[in-house]
Amino acid sequence: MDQITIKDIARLCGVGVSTVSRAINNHPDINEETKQMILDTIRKYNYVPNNSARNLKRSDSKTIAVLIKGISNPFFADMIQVFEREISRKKYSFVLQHVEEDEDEVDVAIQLEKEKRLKGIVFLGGLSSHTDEKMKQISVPFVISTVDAPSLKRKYASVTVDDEKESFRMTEYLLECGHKKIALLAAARQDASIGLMRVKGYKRALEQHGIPYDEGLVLYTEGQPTYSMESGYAMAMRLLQSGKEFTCIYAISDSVAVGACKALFNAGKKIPDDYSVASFDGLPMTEYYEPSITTMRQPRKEMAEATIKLLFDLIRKKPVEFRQVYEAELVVRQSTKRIR
Amino acid sequence: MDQITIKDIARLCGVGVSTVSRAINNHPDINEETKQMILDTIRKYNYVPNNSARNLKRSDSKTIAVLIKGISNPFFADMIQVFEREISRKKYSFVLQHVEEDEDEVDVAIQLEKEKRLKGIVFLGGLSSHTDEKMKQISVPFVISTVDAPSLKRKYASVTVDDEKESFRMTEYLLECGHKKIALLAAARQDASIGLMRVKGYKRALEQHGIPYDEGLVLYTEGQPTYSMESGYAMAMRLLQSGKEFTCIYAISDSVAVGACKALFNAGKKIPDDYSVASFDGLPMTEYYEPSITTMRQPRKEMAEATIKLLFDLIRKKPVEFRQVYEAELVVRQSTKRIR
DNA sequence: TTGTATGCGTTATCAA
DNA sequence: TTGATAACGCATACAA
Repeated sequence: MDQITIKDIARLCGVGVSTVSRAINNHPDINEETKQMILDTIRKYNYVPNNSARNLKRSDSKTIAVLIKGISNPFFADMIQVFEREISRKKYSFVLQHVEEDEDEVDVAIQLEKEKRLKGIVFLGGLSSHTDEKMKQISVPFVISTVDAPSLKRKYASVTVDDEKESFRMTEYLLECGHKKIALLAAARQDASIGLMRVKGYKRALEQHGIPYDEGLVLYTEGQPTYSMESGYAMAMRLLQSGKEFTCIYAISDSVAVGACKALFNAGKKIPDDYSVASFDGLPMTEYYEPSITTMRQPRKEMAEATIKLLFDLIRKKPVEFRQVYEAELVVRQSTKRIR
Repeated sequence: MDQITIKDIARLCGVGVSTVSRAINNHPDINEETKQMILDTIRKYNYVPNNSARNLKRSDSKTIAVLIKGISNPFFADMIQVFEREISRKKYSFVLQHVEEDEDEVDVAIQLEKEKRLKGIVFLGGLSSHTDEKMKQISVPFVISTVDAPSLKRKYASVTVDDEKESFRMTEYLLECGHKKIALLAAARQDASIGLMRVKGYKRALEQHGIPYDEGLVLYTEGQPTYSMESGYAMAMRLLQSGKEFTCIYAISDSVAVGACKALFNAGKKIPDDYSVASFDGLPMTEYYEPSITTMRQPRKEMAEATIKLLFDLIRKKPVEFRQVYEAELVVRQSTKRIR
């Protein structure tokens, strides 16, 4: 007998399947003794209920799915823990669903919603392009966390920082330090999501401070994965080799900054004496790097908590602030200094 | 109509459900025209088959699950990609299942196996304690990847490095550099898995080189998460404050080393001039840190490939080498130097 | 408090 | 090439 089912247990216990079901699901209307007896034989025979059958039968389920594109992105690391904690605190179960690079997260959401009878969905990462028509097929509440794509603006519930504004602030800080030639190490050229927003903030700050925008100082990822140390290293190398003058590097993300720092070091440069370096996101590694890196810290844990709170408010049909924008924190550290 | 089912599609098309099923599943015995017609209405009505029902009905399924404990561990980042690629290359589908910290991965495996009719399982991380009896309940082939717990030895299919041996090699290298007082920043004191193995290798190397083992030079994580930068920082601080003499720090993992480096820097020390620092695993960050960190690189991608190959050989009942041990590579970088 | 019977949405068998 | 129909394993309404 390969698969042991609820029927087998019922037979072994000499009871009906519904009684076994009651024992499994902690129903109140069951005799305590028979319940124990059933639970014992279940343990004895290592019976494990088939989840597909349960999901199929059940109409509700109290489970929340978190869909992540780029699951090994360190940015998500501590957020996942918060999701896990907050969701189980609400007595819901938590499904972490990895979305492959070439997969459409909305398709995954639609499928998973039916399969697991989800009560709510969190989207983390990805989701830069999508059609409204598809989004409409998701029939449970969902929250977009941490992704600030302009196309999503004001349409769906979300918890983000204002990437454009915070990037503006960072650039402004660097300008106030006296830097006039700030190289920007960006994401891919065709990026339409946070990568683009951060570039925009950079440009606007330059403009507002009367610094002409110099295309030669803006580098885009070519070949390497975006937001990687590898890519930061390569871009900084290209920058150095271009002969372009600059006094500061502003990297679009922390990993990129780390890669860029290493390129500078390998070229015999000092940070911040020869060049200042700043970045965006505020991952732990920026604190432990030497020199520690000035960065724009996103309040990841608070945002994760707010995401879950927003999602549950949506589920419970409470009035909500649909689009929540958090402030990032400019963390000034050793990698930047005033010049002139 | 909330949930649209295969019956609805059948009715809409004026055909039987089995014909719709045939269209969905690319069965050969169906008229091409009716198939197209069905597919069109499916698209039109955004019908998505319910996976729970499919899983319930199907007996086979060609899917492999990878169970990960500690999904945001950077060690797994590129391995996940390899799993994804290799599994889909074999025309199997890939399920990445996150296992929560306090969850038993074997329980998860047993459940998932039934739910999704798995063909095979990969265990990544965790799995340090378990009972044979439970493992026996897993009735499909599985491979333990990257975890080298002594209790698992020679029992189950696995792909690992020999943590004890490689830790021995690293320690021996440091000894050959002239270091006699090598501080070890370890995992938790009660660790019985790779943490313990690496400590053992360290001890054996000392012994073999006639260096007395000094308990005061071995620090264990207290409070912080193991294998974290935070923990490395705290341990190095404790070490410095203890007043113990040492010339070298050997950290049990790369993150710990990074944390330790920062503690040294904050104390005004130079690396490697004042202290050498070495670590284990060979993550990308060791290459980008300044100074770059000497480490014992595990061939993660090769191991991930080997894991999948082994799993499929098991599935296809080919003769296999049950326990595959890979060599780590000593990568000497800037953080260590010869002394005396 | 318990058991029987029905159906959840599919796939697969079989007969047409 | 098609369509009824019987499972898949479980939860639950209802009867007992």
